[in-house]
Amino acid sequence: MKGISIKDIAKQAGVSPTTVSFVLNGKAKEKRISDQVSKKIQKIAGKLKYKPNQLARGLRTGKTKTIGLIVEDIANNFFATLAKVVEDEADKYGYKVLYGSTEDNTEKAKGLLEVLKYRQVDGYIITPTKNLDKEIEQLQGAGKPIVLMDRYFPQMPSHYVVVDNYKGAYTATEHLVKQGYSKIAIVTTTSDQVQMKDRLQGYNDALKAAGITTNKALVKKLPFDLDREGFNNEIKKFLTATKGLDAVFFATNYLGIYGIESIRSLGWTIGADIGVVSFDDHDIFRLHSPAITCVAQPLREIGENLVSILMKELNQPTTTMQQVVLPLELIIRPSSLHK
Amino acid sequence: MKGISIKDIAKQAGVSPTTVSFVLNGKAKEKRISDQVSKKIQKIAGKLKYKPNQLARGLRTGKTKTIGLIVEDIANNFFATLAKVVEDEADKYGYKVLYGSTEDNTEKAKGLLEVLKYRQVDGYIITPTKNLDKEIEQLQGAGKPIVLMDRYFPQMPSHYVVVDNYKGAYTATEHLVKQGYSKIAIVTTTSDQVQMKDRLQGYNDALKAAGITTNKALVKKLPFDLDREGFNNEIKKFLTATKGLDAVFFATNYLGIYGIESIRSLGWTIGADIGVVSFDDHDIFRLHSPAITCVAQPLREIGENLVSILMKELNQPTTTMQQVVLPLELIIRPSSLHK
DNA sequence: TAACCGTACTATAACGTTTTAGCGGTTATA
DNA sequence: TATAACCGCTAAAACGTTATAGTACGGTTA
Repeated sequence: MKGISIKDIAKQAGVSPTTVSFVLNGKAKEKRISDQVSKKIQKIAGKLKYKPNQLARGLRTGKTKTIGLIVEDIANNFFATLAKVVEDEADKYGYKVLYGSTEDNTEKAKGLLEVLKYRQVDGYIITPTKNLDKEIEQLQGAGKPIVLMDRYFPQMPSHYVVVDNYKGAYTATEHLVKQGYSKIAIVTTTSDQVQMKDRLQGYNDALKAAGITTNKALVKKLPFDLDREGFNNEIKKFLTATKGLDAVFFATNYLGIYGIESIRSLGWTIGADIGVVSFDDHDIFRLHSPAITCVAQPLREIGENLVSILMKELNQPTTTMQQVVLPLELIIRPSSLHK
Repeated sequence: MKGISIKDIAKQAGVSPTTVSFVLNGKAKEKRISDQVSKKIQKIAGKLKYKPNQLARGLRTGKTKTIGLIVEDIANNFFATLAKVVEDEADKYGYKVLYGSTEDNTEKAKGLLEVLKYRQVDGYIITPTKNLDKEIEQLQGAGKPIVLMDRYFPQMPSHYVVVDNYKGAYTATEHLVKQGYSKIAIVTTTSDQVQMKDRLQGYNDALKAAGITTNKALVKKLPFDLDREGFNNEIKKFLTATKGLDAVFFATNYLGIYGIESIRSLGWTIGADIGVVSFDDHDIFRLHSPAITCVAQPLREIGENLVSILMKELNQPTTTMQQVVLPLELIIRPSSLHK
């Protein structure tokens, strides 16, 4: 049940394995293999449906044509869609993807890096967790191309593709203000990672620019590791505890989803009783009644950038870090229009 | 920048690579390596953080500790969630996952099988496309364990994990009947794969059992490759063309999602004007107002079964095919209650 | 005619591991 | 006293590639 190897072809063609390797790697000209022999080898390889054993090739060349994709949660719509784009794009270059979810847990992330490392992946696309900078730096030091996504470490040089979180949050908040909402809360995560900081900053600055004084009581930070019940309870508690609240900005898509659920179970009317905007788009937001206003990430563009940067680095490593910040799109829907 | 190899350890310990290999593979006793040497090797390996090169190991043993996961669309909630479960479960056995999406396109699926094959994955979890049986049989013949999911080929023996589509559809339809709906349509796919046939059969049989005559005009089959516009247009056309329609059963989650969108754009009230049940659960169904009744698949259970069957076959191949049919759960929500 | 050159290949080593066969020495068995 | 068995370990081959160095041979140059 073994596959066809280069030796089988060599035997049938009456040449050495070396010659076969040269021909099949397109080095026939360079290595002065005659057209005759070259053609013959091609033909036999075709007939036998020869496919090089990637393990052997990887062992010899050190290149596995595999990239490691580390996301927060592959079951999450945002990351799943991204995984699809990455799969598609990588395929164009002949690369395959090994994936893993961190659950935003640094230990899990370290474990994933470790596994991918000794599986010799050529490069990484990583949604980093909190304290992963040391490990990432080490990997970079070892010459492995890494492109970060969704977030990055401001103090550490790296390639990354992110969105303009600050501007997105600013635009979303500004939109609420323009619609006449004035006591606007934000529900975000306890994470102190850059993308969440930027979103909070955008929210704050938009309020200030509108002459609205910011208020710590309107900022709710929730930990990552609650279950559905936990999120709903916390959000309900927060929303009801805050007098005069008339709008809320959810800083991630899952918070938005829990938020909607919470608001509805309170019996409030989205739009009229409380304006709602969420970060990230989602089928749910589009189909909900009323549909939910959001700042959407350009998923395909993110994926394309990630892979293209990685491929560039794989082929000719540079010293300059490629850092892409993509714009977000405010998609206005009824959830923020009925003040 | 090379990693630590068995040779490095051997050198430091003053023994041969063979001895190191024996010790590190837990064969110290069996190969009569002294405790002294054994301990020393362990210690050095630990200190150097030795991790075996999986490529080399794979080349030698023929086992890559990698499984190939072929789904219809990794961006789809159902498959993404499943991918997560598979990742989790496989990890417990030390396996990693290479994934790929077929888009339900047989040619893409064949390509994926090909790639995974020459990447020497040890086993496969596959959501098969229409004419993939030949390729799958061939792979089985080559001794590669394969577990099918979501659907299977009735005429071809194989391991599989599916849900009881017939009963699920039957229960859903029966539920609508009991709620007083009587002119019940089904929107399904043109696919003639077994899972869709079973669902249609369940729908038909439930109607017959209730003494309702079935009617071809109430069955709408849509192709897979429409875009969002296309689905919405087709569904709207169908729903409006059918006089007296009072309920509809959507046979997949994406059809359910498009269905909701279509019904709403027609201005109809879900529940009162038209009862709705969908196959598969989804956050959208839970959060929609009114929330949508559905038959939910036990995702974790499916994933666990898939991986555990695969692992069993990987360790000791049997000749008996393991075929698991899991029950579906009817989750009753307001969309089917207001006749 | 010896030195050199170009052509068309090939032998060999190496990547890091696992596995098989075996080695030199001591001890037990017939 | 010959030999079989055991002990603790190692040499070498193999997995399928690719890269380096080299070879044999005919032709050209000086």
